[in-house]
Amino acid sequence: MEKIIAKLRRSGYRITPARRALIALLIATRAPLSADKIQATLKRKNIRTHKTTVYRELAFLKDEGIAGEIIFGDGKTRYEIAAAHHHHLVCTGCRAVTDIECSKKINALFSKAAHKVKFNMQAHSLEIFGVCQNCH
Amino acid sequence: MEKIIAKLRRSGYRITPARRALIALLIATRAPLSADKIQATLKRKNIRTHKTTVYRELAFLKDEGIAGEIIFGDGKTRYEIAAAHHHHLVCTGCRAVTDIECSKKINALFSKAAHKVKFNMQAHSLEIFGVCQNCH
DNA sequence: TTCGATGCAAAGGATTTGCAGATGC
DNA sequence: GCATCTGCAAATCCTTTGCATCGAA
Repeated sequence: MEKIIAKLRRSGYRITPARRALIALLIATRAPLSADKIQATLKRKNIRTHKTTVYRELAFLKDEGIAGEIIFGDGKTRYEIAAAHHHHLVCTGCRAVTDIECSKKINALFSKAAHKVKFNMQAHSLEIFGVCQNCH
Repeated sequence: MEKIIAKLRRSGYRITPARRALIALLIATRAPLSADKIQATLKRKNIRTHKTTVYRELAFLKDEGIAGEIIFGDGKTRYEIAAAHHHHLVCTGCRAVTDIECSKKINALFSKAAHKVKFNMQAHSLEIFGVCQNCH
């Protein structure tokens, strides 16, 4: 957390209450969050920010490589703290999202498959849909 | 093509010029298409349909299991003929999309990874982003 | 004739933009 | 003090809905 703050400061950006709270929230939460949910959560913590600010902040954090964008296809973009690359298990029952690591093995497999057709892989995104333990 | 038409007819649906053209287009095109692009392409073939019709038709074809939805995260939903499950190579340069097969190996790997955390995989979606041969 | 398909207008929901005012540092 | 942030309102973009009409079988 403080590391991120310091990095932003060094780059000449300002640390406003909203920015600090949003970063803290992303760090504290393990699951991807939508702009809507972020605003609601912050409000509950008595940090009132305009939704526009949330959107701008998320775009900013994404540009800075601090947050990553995740898309499930339900019409909302979600964000989470950029960390070790991982994949998502999305429960079609309760919509809960769990992370699973991206193994070197998987990574290599993708890269190889892409290379077969002369495609240079830079990134990938994998979502697995199914039923979680609770909903089973 | 005729097989699909016959199936729809059997289910009591009607085969209108728009429907026939849209299905033909999906079959002819290998890449996922957005509603916008579909309408534009049909117009070029002198088949004028309202965008609402395109959206409704795509939802219909999806429900019937004839078309599948693909989401890249650029704000538009794309559709393609439902066929053997495969993955997409998305070029960050020219935005071209190429399909690659989903191997049994990959499928098994995902399923196993999910099972490790007691998650029952039903489906998955994988997009690989990078640079295609032309843009390299 | 009948029920599915279509067009049009208007609504909806997420996200973006322009701009003036507020505020970190 | 000055560039960055913020809030607000309005605009955009994709997609959906309501409703009257049309047309395939």
